[in-house]
This record gives sequence, structure tokens and C-alpha cells, in this order.
Amino acid sequence: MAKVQNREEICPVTAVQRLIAGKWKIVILWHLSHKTRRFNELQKLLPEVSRGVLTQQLRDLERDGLVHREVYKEVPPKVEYSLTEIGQSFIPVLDVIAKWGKYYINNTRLSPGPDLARTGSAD
Amino acid sequence: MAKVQNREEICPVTAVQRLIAGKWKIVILWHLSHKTRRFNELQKLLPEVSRGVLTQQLRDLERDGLVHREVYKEVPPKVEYSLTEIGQSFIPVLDVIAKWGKYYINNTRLSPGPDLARTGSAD
DNA sequence: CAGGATCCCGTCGGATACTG
DNA sequence: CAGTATCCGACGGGATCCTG
Repeated sequence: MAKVQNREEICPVTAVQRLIAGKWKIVILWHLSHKTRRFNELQKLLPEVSRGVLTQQLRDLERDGLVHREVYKEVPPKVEYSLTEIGQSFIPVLDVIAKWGKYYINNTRLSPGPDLARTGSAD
Repeated sequence: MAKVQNREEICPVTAVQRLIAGKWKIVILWHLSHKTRRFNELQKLLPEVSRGVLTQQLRDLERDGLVHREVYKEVPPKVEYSLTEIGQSFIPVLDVIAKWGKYYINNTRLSPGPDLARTGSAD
């Protein structure tokens, strides 16, 4: 029995934690789950995220195979981000997370602390 | 429009991201979802995490209402960690995450730790 | 418009030493 | 056994400037 790398030894939970480690990863995926977005659109959807960071996180997601980056060779430039197939398979997870998030918010005396982003995901 | 509580304006997804922001949060919750654990047990389950960090993340989870910390005034000391009610409501999320994590691992040439070149071998 | 490249800085995580 | 306290290095993320 060839022990195919440690692939089967990897903790799935840890793997996911690594994927969504970035501060804005989940929210980005959340937005992309609704529809394909241009870079500019994402910026407007996430005003708190600077360009550089947004780019970086998108690159991470792309590298991890969750996001597809489509570059249109035009002037002015146009780049569209969308979910890959695997990325789309993550949507149910996002749904569960969002759903539980609402539940959590409604059942906790939360301390917003640093302001939480409003990303228009309320229902 | 008295925005008394920004509770409804908070992005649930972002809220969750904050909760599980710590590097080991999800894994800790995962372990606690199986059964109540003593601090020592958690340490053995997570050899890579140092005591201080483990303590900190547990404290975060406790502060966020997901984990209950039961201290037995004995000698030697004994502390048990378990999921609160809200913490338990998070288990389905963990399940979905774990399930998707497996799917992701099996459908990606990734390298969560060691190396495993993902160049070439186009699909 | 969509970044790439830098710099800066706060935070997080890891290690160590000490305590009840 | 289960922490606490502390220091430090690494990384992440924000801002700014520059490019195709």
C-alpha cells in the first residue's frame, strides 16, 4: 500500500483553517458566491480593505484553487474574479457559516469592538 | 432610524471570521466537539501548540461564549474544557467544514505542509 | 482600471521561565 | 497539572507610491 504522501493524514479542519486564514478571505468568497465581480466592485463591497491587501488575498485564493482570475486584455484593464468549481463547492459551507453567524449574533451580547464590516449580506 | 444596535448590520460571515481567527481555534473546537477535554489532553492532541498559545486561544473561545471552562479546586489542579450551548450549535458548522476539507484535499494538489509541486500537471 | 513594490507597524504565535 | 508572565520574531495587513 503506497502511502500516498500525507494527504490522508492531513487534518481537513486544519486545511480549511489555512485556506480561510486571511482576514477577508471568507467575505471575499461570500461576495463571489453571489456573482462574478470585477476588482473594482470588490473594492466597493469591501471599503475597509486596501487595494494591496485585497489583491493579495485574491491571489491566495487563486493559488489555493478557489478563485478564478480572468484578465481581459483591454484598455482600460478589466479583471473578473469568480469561483472555481472547488470554490463553488465551498458555497454550502459559506451558507452554514453565515447562518450560524446570524444565530450567534442574535444569541450573544456581542462586543463589536473594532467595527465589523457591513457587507450587505443581511438576508 | 435609531441604529441602536448594529447587531443587524453586522456581517455574520465577518463575525464568524473573527471568532475563528486564531490559528488553532477551529481545531480546538473540533476536538471539544467530540468530548470534554482536560487541558493536558488538548496539549497531547495538539503537540504543535505551546501551552501559552493554547491557553490564550481557549480563553478567547471562552470569552466569545463558545467554550466552558470548569475548574476543579483540587490538588493537583484539574481543568476541563467543553462546548457551551452556543459552542455546540457550532458543531454542524465544524462538520460541514471538515467534510468539505476532505473533499478539498482529495481534489487538489496542495501542499499544506511539505512540498508537493502544484506546477505542471494541468487538468 | 488593476495591480506591483515598499515600508511600517501591530498583532499573533512560539519559546522560555516561573507559580499556585 | 495548569496555568501566568514575558520577550521576541515572524507574519499579516494597512498606507503610499509607482506602473502597464
